Amino acid sequence: MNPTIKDVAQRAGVSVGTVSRVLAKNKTVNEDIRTKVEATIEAIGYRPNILGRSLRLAKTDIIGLVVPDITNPFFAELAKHVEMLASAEGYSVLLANTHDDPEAEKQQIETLLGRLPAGLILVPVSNSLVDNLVIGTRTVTVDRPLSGHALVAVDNRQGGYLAADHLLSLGHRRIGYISGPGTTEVSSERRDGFLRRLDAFRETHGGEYIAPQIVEGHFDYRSGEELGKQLLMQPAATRPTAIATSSDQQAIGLLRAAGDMGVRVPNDLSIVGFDDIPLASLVQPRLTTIRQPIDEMARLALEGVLGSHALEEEYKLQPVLMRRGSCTSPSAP
Amino acid sequence: MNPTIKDVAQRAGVSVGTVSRVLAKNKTVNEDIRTKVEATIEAIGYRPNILGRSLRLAKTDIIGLVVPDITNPFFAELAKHVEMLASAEGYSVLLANTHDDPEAEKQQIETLLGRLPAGLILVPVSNSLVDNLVIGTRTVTVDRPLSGHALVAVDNRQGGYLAADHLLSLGHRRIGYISGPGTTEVSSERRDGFLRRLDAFRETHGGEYIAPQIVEGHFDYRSGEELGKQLLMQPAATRPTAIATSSDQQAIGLLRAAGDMGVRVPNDLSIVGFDDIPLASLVQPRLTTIRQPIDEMARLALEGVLGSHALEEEYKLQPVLMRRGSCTSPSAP
DNA sequence: TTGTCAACATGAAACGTTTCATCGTCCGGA
DNA sequence: TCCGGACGATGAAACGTTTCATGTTGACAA
Repeated sequence: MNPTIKDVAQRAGVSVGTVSRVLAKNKTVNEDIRTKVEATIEAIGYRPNILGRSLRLAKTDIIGLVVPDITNPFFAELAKHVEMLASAEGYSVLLANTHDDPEAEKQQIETLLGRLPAGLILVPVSNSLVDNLVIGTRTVTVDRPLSGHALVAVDNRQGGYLAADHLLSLGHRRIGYISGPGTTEVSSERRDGFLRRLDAFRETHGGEYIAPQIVEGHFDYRSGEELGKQLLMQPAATRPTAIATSSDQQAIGLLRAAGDMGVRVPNDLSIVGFDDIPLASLVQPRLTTIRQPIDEMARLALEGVLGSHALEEEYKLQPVLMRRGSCTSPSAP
Repeated sequence: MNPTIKDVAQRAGVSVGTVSRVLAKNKTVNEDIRTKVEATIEAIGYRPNILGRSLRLAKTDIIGLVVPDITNPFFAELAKHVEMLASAEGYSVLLANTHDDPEAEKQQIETLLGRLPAGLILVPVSNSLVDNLVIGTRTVTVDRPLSGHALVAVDNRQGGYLAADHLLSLGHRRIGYISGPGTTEVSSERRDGFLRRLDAFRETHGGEYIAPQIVEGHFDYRSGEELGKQLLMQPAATRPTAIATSSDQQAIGLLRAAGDMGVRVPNDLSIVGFDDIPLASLVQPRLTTIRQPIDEMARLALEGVLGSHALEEEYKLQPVLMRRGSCTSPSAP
């Protein structure tokens, strides 16, 4: 087996406690002894056993990351940033998928907590069963709130607001909105922000106002495609000239539906997405979308989990509108 | 702190060894005692401490998963399947990204091994510095080979072959190929298979044969877009009527380049991808591609890592051609 | 009654750390 | 010369398991 701290102590002619203090680096230890110990460590290639240390300290240097589905580009991006930052600090990331199933989430989190992680970064499912895990483990939720826990998220209302504002300012009046699942706070916030801007418009331009057409589904490609078809299969006179979505995946699905139905983007239809996943700037046309600063979110979440200061209630970040090719002014009727 | 096995023992009036045997489930232990112990476990809500157990057994129930970039849909898909299967067996997955940097890979794997994982699933980088880790940890590589380790991968040659065969049978003669980085075995195998089919065609139809135009770059979207532009900015007379790529990401980048340049797919240009990532069937038009059975690959890799039988040298899986909308016969000149 | 054996529980050691109370040594001051 | 302290090393305990050699019990045969 690998050499242990005992071997080092014996070989260097000191006690294990001393070796441990050398490793801890910061304490009072005689210079001669320190160098001798360091030399023997080098000589026999000693590597501390993390398990022993973790047992003693009753905590590990592992961070749990729980997401609905790592296949979702948004969460993949989050995972990448979390992992990069964590490994730079000497932490490792334990990954778990919940598939948006509260039961699975509970299960996953329970086994995760059994491993005594240094902290937990969690994207909770819609109606999570998990609310009592504050105790003992520093936890930060990302993107979606969970009562009693710190939340790192973009200001979704503001995001929806920006989308509506952009479409209105381009001159669109017949507007559609593809919402996420009504049960999630994220969805309703985005939609609320969107509608708030529209309401404000009605106040000032009552005459021109046309109530938006709203449909609702999941955040994924498929849902965007189906709901898109639903919105687009109207006669051109009533069909929206612009549709905003609550995720880029929906927007890309919508793009595909439009393509299938011969509706040209952006000439016949403007589209605004949400998230700014990498793919958004690669589809054809490039997607105008509301960007979430994921790198920043990952940084804040990790800082919250590892930092020593008390956790804030909420870290709200500002979304920003990315103008690309999928929006233009509506063509004259 | 949480109750320990000692608390259980004390409360149930037995020794810790007995409790341990009850937990191990399989051994000889008196029925009355077993039920009493189980009752007290239930009563005080005892959960075994994984750290203690791991230290004693000198191994954990963690599986290391090392990929170049979790943001790549192919690896995300792999991670999802690995994680699902692993957690069903009671294992957890530790995620690490290498960003295709040999140094980072070495670093990541070293810290991972320090955690004494039950096994390691590795997608090695191009010229990996890691070749001595067979010792001690069961390791399976996926997608790309690493000398001395078991490999789970699709038959890349066959994949390239299928792509070429499909394009030829549609009637294409002026064919382009976007290869992955020449340094990777995966790339060269796919290209070899592709060219082998073309050579076979030359044998039989010498007169019609036109040498393929081959360009080479990374596997990502951006590369596909750039190389695509390069191939397409020729006069229509010499420009390929069909292009095969070595990844779906390249193909999607190519799709975008074609769109930008007014080249219609599939009318003016047929495209074949490789991998069949979820997105492939959502772009416009849907991508004809060579499918890798990722779920199967994840299953085999995990089985190899956790199974007790000796590891095979190689597990080769068969790719399959997915016919979708991005290919058709070339239009008359 | 005694001896043997099976069945099963027990206690202690071991895994590799960290930490804390203790102890030795050395130096300066009285 | 002796004492008090400072400095720093030591040894042992503790973290929560598993396992193994040992011990205890009871039943049954002789």
